[in-house]
Amino acid sequence: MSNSKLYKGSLNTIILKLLEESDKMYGYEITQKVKEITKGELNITEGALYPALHKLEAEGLLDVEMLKVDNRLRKYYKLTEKGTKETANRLTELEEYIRTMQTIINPKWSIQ
Amino acid sequence: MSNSKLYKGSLNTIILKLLEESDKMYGYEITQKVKEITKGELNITEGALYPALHKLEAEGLLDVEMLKVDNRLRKYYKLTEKGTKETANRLTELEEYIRTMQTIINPKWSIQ
DNA sequence: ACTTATGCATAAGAAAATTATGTATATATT
DNA sequence: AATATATACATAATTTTCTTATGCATAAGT
Repeated sequence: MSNSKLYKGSLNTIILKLLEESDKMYGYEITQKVKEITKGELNITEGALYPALHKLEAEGLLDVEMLKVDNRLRKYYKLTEKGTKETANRLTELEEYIRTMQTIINPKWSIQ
Repeated sequence: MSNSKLYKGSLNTIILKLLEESDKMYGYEITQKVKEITKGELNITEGALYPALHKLEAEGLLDVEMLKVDNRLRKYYKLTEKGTKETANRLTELEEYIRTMQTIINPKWSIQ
């Protein structure tokens, strides 16, 4: 996750949201997906991604499944039931954050 | 700045934006203003605010003026010329960040 | 043969916050 | 009069979350 100091704290929410849509994904796939949908604006670094995935797994929000594809091991992650509920919470928080920041950026619009 | 892990990285931009509007403000005033306009949702902690102000001053983005009001010292900050230019950049970055996050949150809207 | 892409992982360091603590004056409450 | 709350600034210790660097391994392109 480079190119900006503003993304701090949102990586976990991004991961959860992508898994909510795609059912199951592996790490490298997540980096490519984010690069694609943000048209290269957001590049998640491995040093940020893998520890984040391990932490979400440790918290019981993700399940892991190893699959060998083309003689290479992929570590697929998917949301647990707890993870699905938590994803909804995190997305609500992110939406609130965005609304709050827009209030600050655009104070004229925020007055009623 | 508590209540959320998402605000990380945006404190400096918030400070700069408020100073752009209010000409000059002191630390405590900033915490109260943010609390007011976000209806209590965002509380900037002193441990985050004061080091941030000192850093912005060290970078030449803020000027300081001490004023005694009601027998209490206030440290007023205002944007330098450099600070005014940088504020515009930071706001643009924040808007881009918000757009990027909305693309991820709302993928349906992002397809063309 | 060499580079780039795919795939996972961790360690060192930096940045930016939280939490806790300290100092001091003013005002409100009991 | 004593106590709590609000105002006002500051810093130290710790935690969280990232960047940068490094390591390993296989596959595919040049």
